Amino acid sequence: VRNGAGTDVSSLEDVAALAKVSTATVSRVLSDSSHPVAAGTRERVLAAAGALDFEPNMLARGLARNRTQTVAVLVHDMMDEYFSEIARGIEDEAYANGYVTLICNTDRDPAKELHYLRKLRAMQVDVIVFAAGGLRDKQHRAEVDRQLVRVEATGGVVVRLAPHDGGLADVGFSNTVGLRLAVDHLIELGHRSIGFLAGPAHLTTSADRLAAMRRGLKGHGTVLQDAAVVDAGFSREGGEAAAVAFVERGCPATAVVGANDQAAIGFVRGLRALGLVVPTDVSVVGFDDITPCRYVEPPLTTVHVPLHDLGVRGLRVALELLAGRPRPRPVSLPVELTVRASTGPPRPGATVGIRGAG
Amino acid sequence: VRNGAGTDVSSLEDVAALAKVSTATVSRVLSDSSHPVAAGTRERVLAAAGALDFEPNMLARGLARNRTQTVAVLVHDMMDEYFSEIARGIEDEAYANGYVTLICNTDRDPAKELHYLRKLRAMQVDVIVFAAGGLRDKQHRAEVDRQLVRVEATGGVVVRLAPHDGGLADVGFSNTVGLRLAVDHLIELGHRSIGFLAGPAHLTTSADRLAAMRRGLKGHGTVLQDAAVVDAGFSREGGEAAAVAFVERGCPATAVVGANDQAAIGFVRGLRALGLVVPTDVSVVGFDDITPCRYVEPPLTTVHVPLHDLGVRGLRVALELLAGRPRPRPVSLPVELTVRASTGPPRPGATVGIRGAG
DNA sequence: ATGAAAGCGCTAACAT
DNA sequence: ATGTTAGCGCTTTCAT
Repeated sequence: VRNGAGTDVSSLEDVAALAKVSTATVSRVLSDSSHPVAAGTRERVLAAAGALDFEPNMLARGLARNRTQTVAVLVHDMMDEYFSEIARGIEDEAYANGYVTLICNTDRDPAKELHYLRKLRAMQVDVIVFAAGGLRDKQHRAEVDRQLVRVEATGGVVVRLAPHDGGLADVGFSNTVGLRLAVDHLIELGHRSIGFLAGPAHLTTSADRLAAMRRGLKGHGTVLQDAAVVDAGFSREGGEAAAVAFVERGCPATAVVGANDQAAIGFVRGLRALGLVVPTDVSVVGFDDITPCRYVEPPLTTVHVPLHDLGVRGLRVALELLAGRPRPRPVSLPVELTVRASTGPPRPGATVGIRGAG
Repeated sequence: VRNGAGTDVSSLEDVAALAKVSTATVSRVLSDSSHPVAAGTRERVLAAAGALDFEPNMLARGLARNRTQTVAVLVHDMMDEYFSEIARGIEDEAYANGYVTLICNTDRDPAKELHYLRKLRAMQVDVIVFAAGGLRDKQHRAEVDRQLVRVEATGGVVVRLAPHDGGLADVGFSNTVGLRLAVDHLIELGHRSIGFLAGPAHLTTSADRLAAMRRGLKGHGTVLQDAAVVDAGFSREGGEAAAVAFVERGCPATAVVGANDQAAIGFVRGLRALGLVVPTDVSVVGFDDITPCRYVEPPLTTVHVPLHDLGVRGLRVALELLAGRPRPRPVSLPVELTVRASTGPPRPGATVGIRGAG
């Protein structure tokens, strides 16, 4: 094939001509089909392909085979370390299997998510993995499902790394045990009033973790005080704002657990900016154990989640499904508490409860 | 088209049948070609497409049009905040233009880079953007070029966001002015012995920044002492190790500039672990201004590089090239010094120079 | 073991 | 303004 640039780009046909065989034969050796090919012929084909630096056109192959060797990851934001680590895990496993990885940032925007879902369907991607839990909007979910049905109808496969309305993650972890670990740790340190940094209301993960937090507290005969839960939106900025709110409310707890690390990190930062010291004045524990936890000051005590592994395992089940095996039952990867320096015993004689706002 | 799952997935032909027009007409309205179509016909086609929730098969379209609406980003590691921010910029602009983004982690491994280049060629991606500078291995570069020639021969476009052997970045920034800014700042604070945390030897960026550092110092009539440059490998771990080496050498400088932020952040952490205080004992400045700089302790003084914008602008030139316009001349985005808390005047009477190893 | 040829779903001449 | 049809490059029956 000669093209505009004046450079030759070879096709199956060129290889066939050079090797003096049919395109069928070339296809058979180059796509390692099970069809028999004489050793000598195979040699010649390989040699010809090598000589031409032939690379099969995946569009053509995809069209013919209905498979594209492509996986897509949907994340809220790839700059969030939670997602970049998961995505990296997926990419590692994809690479190991000859797949290529698409990354789609949805910014939790329903329209953006839908846009990508249509696009991915159009591209015939083999697998779509949802790194995050879903949005809680009922109608949106229905539309998402409609797209997914069509993706699966064309042989695509979808895998989830977080629970979605009712459905479990294919590969996930337990928010319940994670938050129980966090609460246990704080109780053991002597804390009796524990607050929570809530995530964005429209995410299933937020609801999930809030409920898990309540259960964790209930396990110790305590309940989560409304005044002690402050919105932090899963972000650093949200966490910082939460610190202000927390102090304005008179520090209604001696310890606080964040619905995720970003919120916790921002919260610690906000607290310090306000002159409080962590953990002396208030202990803080995060959730997820994203990389920055080790580098902030003080290093954050948090619930460790095997994020990279989540991605690897997630893609692995996708590949199983593509191979035609039945969907394995959901697995839950172990989480554990990583104690660092943001938690400690409450200050002796610390005033507990609301001391009045302002 | 009826398939295994028993679900209908519609094709152009189905839409044509439903709208009672030819596939050509459907194609014309759905791919907004310039070819005229009567308003009424267009309506019917649109209605039919809508009714079937039709989404064109991009493989088929790509095969026919020789364009895939796909861009690929090559990064060393998407978990490195430097790359995730650039990649996010690219994805934003790609999304805005209806393109989809592939992410390829090379881990600076020549084999991996080549693997992806072949794969991307096979997939007929429209654009390949190199987020990082190249590897310095001559033979590897030759092979890379061979692949790129073929990519371009098929209408693909390649854009670089960092200089490569001899070639300028299409969209880049000046390491020279960045490092001059860093040095000027330290000199102004009173430092006279300034060290450097060098990047991995096999990267062009490392050599580039080291040379820029030398120029910066020379501008003040100083030279970079060999004993004051320590390898930090562009990573946090490397930076931490560098701190140990630095102290073992007797702290041969009162201030150190990192070839990148990761190294600088690790270095600060290492110093602190060794009981030194930053900036009192030694000032540290980074390069790039990745997000974590704001969150470490002390917040890092660094050379700000508009990373997200680099990605956006980079993709923009790629799109121009795809549109057939000539390659614009290289642009250099402005960098500036962001002073935070990791730099200060040298301790009065600080011993300057090598005090003996160990 | 090898080859011929009919698609895969779309686009773009080339008619009409 | 609309339709016919020949590809795009590969895979895969079906022959031989």
